[in-house]
Amino acid sequence: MAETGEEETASAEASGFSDISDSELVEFLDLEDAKESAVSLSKPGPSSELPGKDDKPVSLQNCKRGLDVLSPMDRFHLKYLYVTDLCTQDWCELQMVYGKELPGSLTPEKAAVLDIGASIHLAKELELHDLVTVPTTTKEDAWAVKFLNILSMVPTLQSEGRIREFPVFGEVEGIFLVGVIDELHYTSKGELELAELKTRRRPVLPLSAQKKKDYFQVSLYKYIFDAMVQGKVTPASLIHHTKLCVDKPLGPSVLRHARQGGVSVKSLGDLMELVFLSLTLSDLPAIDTLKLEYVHQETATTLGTEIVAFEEKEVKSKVRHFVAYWMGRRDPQGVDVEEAWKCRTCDYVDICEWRRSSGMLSSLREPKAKKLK
DNA sequence: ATTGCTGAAGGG
Repeated sequence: MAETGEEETASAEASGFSDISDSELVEFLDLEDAKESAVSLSKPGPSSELPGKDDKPVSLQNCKRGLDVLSPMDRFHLKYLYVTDLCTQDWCELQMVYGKELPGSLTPEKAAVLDIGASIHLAKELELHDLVTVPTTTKEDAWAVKFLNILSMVPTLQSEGRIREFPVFGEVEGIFLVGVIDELHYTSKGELELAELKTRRRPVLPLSAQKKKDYFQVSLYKYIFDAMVQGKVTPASLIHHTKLCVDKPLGPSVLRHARQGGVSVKSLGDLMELVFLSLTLSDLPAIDTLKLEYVHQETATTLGTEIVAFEEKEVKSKVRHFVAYWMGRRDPQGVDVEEAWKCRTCDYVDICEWRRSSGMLSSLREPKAKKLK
């Protein structure tokens, strides 16, 4: 039966980053001489003739000068981050940065593993509800669909006890985060549990570095979800961070979808108020338990289940450290020497500056530092 | 456009 489980199909490509490859290249080049301030054109050869653009040297120069002072948030034209941005940053900050600068550079092998994981998640979602495609053109439309999803999911959670792919958003330590909770359900004891499924290519439990990242992910979800149901994520804060235009008319397909869902709203502003009321007046509790489940992709065997303790102070200080990079208060860091094994599977190992400087050198000087148990 | 822009997560 067609219980509501909506999802918009935004025409995302048109507004993606694909059309600003020129400036991306400039930004990338600039990374290398970012610390020596006030160099105008330190790369005599290539920079004076970037891909077929000898027509705007002035903007290039402005760009390069500005980059020294622009924060990564500004450089990447971001107003908010995804929860998973901070999680990949937790794995290796520099790898995350390279990933932002050179999008779509995953090896096909990795992409395939991710695709399988995504399809398993999709299959589980479809067990709970159908998907409806709602075409959207503006970001206001896309957010409206997200809000309509919340409006239908909150009562579903309260009546049926289980929902999947619940959108969350809110400010943490000065940065606005957006994410999606894999699953929320009430346990037999009546506790609200967050369940995060992690599928794995090989039938073994993850190393602790991976687990740490997963703990961080679900902890962030709880932090944001709790803030939402406690009324700490206000429409004003949302508007401030996302720069959504609450008065911009919603697209026809979104309006039709809202009407079919029994929601009559004129504007995005109305919708946001409705969401705020739904979140705060539906008797939603804070999340009681955080559960991670590791499952083998091929055989669907459960490899292990972990209950994560929520450590608010640790989560916040970790976010604060990561946000310092995004706000431009510090340079990005690579992994510590003892985690250099991560570089073995990194797509950016050949261009990584970190390996040439600081951390990695000490491992070359001290190769005898083998593990003494 | 002398400018603006975002499905999030996907696994290691």
